[in-house]
Amino acid sequence: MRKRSRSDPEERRSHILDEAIRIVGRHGYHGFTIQQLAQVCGMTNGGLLYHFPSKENLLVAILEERDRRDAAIVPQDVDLSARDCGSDSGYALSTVRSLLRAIVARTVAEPELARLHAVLQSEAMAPSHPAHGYFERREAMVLEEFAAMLTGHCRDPRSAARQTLAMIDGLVQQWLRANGAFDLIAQWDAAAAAILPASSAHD
Amino acid sequence: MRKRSRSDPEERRSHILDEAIRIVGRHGYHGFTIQQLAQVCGMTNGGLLYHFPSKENLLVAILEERDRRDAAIVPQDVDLSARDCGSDSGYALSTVRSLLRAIVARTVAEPELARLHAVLQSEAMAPSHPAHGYFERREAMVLEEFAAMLTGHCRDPRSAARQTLAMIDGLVQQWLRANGAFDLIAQWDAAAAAILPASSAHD
Amino acid sequence: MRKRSRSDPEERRSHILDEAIRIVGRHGYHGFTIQQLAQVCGMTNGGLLYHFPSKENLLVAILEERDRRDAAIVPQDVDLSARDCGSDSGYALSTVRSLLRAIVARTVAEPELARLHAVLQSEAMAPSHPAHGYFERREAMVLEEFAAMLTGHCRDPRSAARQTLAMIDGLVQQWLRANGAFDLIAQWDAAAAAILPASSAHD
Amino acid sequence: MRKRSRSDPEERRSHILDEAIRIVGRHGYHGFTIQQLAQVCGMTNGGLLYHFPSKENLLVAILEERDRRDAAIVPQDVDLSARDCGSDSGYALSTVRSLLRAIVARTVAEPELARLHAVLQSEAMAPSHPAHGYFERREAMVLEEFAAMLTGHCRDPRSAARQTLAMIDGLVQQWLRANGAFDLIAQWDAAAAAILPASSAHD
DNA sequence: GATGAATGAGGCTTCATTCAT
DNA sequence: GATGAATGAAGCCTCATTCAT
Repeated sequence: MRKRSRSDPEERRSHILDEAIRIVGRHGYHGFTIQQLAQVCGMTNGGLLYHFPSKENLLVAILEERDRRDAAIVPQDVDLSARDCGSDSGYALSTVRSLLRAIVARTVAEPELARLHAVLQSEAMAPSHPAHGYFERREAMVLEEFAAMLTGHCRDPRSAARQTLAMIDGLVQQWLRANGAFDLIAQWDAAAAAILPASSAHD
Repeated sequence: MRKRSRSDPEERRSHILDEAIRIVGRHGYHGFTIQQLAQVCGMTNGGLLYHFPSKENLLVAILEERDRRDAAIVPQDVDLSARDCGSDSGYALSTVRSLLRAIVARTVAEPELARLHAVLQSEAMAPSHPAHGYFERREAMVLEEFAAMLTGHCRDPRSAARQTLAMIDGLVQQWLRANGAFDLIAQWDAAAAAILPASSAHD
Repeated sequence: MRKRSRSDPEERRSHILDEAIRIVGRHGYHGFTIQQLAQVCGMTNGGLLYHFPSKENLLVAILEERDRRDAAIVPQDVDLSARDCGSDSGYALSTVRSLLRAIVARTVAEPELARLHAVLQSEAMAPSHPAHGYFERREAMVLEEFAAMLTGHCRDPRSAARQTLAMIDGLVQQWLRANGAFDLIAQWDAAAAAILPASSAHD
Repeated sequence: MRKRSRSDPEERRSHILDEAIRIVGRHGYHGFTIQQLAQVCGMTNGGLLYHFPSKENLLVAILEERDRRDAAIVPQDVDLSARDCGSDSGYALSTVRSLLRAIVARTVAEPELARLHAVLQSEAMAPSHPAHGYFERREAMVLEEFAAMLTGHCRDPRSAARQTLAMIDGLVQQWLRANGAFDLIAQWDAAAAAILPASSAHD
């Protein structure tokens, strides 16, 4: 007679990832230990390693999980309607605004995910870090996407993309450090008004 | 048998701190080892600990050294002339611009210091991190100073301070991650034009 | 590659404690090393620390084990019949004699336990020693018990208790130092005849 | 211009030994460190080792110093008059009593020396201890002397010597552990009355 | 699927000792 | 005589990982 309510194999794995995101998001890859995580999950050292054969392997799984959850939130209401209006090659400014706002809002909705991202991104600056490549690719991708979005709305989309990303990242990090003590979205809205091009006449 | 003397006593300590800043700036506090640092410095594990009794103690020394070098660069050309013109209680906008530009320029002049700051700041998000308090105090201080500088130039100086700091931090981090592959100062100038209030009439 | 199983889980722990008592009894807490003990037990450093998380923790376990074994030997044949005869509040002199004799005999039966006690008791004189409190409490307790036992048989039970304990400890230490080269029990019997009050008339 | 008031070389050495006796008497040979001692003496690690080339060497010096001071106290008033009265080969009982009393009194007069003796004697039980031989020889010597003293006054002087030494050691250790909280000499007098043969008729 | 026991490597730190100055 | 700097060895402990059960 089992009384484990969490005997579902897949759910177990998911539970571990949940806790892992929380802990790694707080202490980083080098700062957390398998034992610590196992304890929080109510299992033994080796029990955890059954699900994720190595620490590095676990990190990869965490990153994948992050992407999965990330993808689940943002695009739903924005991406699909992205190209429905406006110029030939780009997005309408209002769409861009919505998208960026959604990105920022996601931080507030899922602070653990945001913390994980912030902490690992800095830690992974060192080329020897197991997540270095991941964040390298990811940043390039995001910059490209942002630039694409902004194309047609400003003279130097590449540069605008950098500034946009910088502002988002910077604000998010402050917000995380402050434990959510200020209104991140309002702050972003104010910043967006300055950074993003004013609405064009026909918008 | 190693030559025992690299002579100058103070220089030795300084040399260790130099290397420490480089290494900790790359791998973080949890990611570097005393041995690694000692090796780079051409000494043994215990030899290094003669100068800095513990790893945590070394971190404190690193932070202090960072502040020392930091103070040596920025204010020289700006802070002294800070209050010579403009309104009674604040700084002239042009002075603010110079100061912020100097802060950004410092990153380019001393990338190792900037990297150290960026990496530790993220790692220290966890309250249990030995540098947590340091960065907590430091961010509060910087935000206050920025807000003070901007007082009189915009409606919500506190908010503007956040945005300014966010932009600087965000751009610097991108620049560090990109290994200096773009012109940080130019990028900042562009951002400053958008973020900072336009020059007043009498400026 | 070593065979992984010495099977019985509890027996393993007990085996470690056995060896620990032997080694600590010989070299003291400061004089023995975890490695030394681990080697004797046929395990690695860390393997041993799996069972006893720290050196100090191991010492506590040793002390507890000592008490357990101690309790198992003495009282069986004496304590139960303690109050069956003699005065209302105390023990009969003959019972006291038996008990003390049993205590001394225990040294001969379990020299390792006695050695452990003697060595640690002296080492623990320093208040900073991790076993200081233990021996402080223990000596107070024993003195009280002895005094209680002797109450009614001599003018100053407290003083007699001190002398009795001093004689036992002194003789035991000589015997341990001499590697059991003289007859401890005979020696004690001779001493007891001098120290303890002569049998009363009605005894 | 020297302002060292303790520049006398011999006095310096003596000062170190003083502190060494105190510290080793508290923590034992294994429990103290050269650094700790040097610090208390107001010198550096290496400075101390100039006077005593090694830790073991220092221990030997400590033991020698102990003997020197020991010899300086006891015999003055007793040993010289030892053989002036009584039987042909031995000492008068009253002389024995005085001598033993003087030995005990010495503990009260110089508790640090007594502590050193007690702590090292137990620690040195292990044959590998650097002071093992010293205490082995010393105990044999004392037992012989005691037995010689008691010859003619009791049936089994060897056994009486053991008991006498045991009682002294036992009481002294209790007294040290109790930080001198009871009257050691009074306690010994009481014990002596029981242990030592009653004064013979012609005494 | 998971545990309990263990390993081997490595980490921080301490310590006695050395040696140039 | 003594210091300051450094070494090399060792000490305790942690950690990722392995494996029999």
